[in-house]
Amino acid sequence: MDAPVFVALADPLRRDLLVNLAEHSPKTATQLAAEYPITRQGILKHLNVLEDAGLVAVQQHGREKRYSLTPEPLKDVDAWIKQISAQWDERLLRLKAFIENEPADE
Amino acid sequence: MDAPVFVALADPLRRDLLVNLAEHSPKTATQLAAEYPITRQGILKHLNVLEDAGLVAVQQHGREKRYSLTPEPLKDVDAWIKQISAQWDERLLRLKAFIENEPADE
DNA sequence: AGTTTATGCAACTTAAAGGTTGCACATAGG
DNA sequence: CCTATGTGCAACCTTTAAGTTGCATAAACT
Repeated sequence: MDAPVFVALADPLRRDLLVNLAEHSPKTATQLAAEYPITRQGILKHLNVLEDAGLVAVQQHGREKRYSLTPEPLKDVDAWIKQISAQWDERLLRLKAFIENEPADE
Repeated sequence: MDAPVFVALADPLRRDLLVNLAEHSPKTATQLAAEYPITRQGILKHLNVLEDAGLVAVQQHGREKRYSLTPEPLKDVDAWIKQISAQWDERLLRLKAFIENEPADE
């Protein structure tokens, strides 16, 4: 399972950046820095983490770099959640069946 | 949006613990430590993070503490993903509509 | 040409995360 | 009772993450 997307989502500022970009892509690091209480370099580090996870893509436009949301990797997270949920549900069913067949004694 | 569950999922060992518990709950920290290359105390720290996120529950049994999966908080993650995806999709639709009405010039 | 304004690189500080060790305490079992 | 085994607490080490500052470079604009 692809790790970097989970790491990317762990930080609240990065999640906020994703929501922001979902609504207002594309934006430059400088524009984003103006909206947040941290410096452009700080924003840039977060954007790099997001880019490594494939959650944003960059597009050069003259001298500026515009960042846009690319939400595909979120599917990996969704798939992981579905997998573990399914595993759990199946387990519960087996447990239930077991209990119903074997009238417990403790 | 509930932060601790995102943090909990960021670590690969913690994700592995969840999968493990999905299949083999409940287990004690000592049992788990035997299956992983780290110490019981290390496992315990991860279990505490998972517990803070509401992803595992503990049940005392004599002198031992048994950890079980409680996957409900994963719904929050799922909801967050769905929300941002919906936001993005709607945005794309608006953009598409805009382009189709306004034959571009750059 | 000269001045803005945006990005790029890199060093540095601080705080937190992951993991260890050591020991104290409690309970199960001969 | 005594011993083995499981848990609890806390200090400690090391690495990484988050954020900053400073300066260099490159492209727009007048």
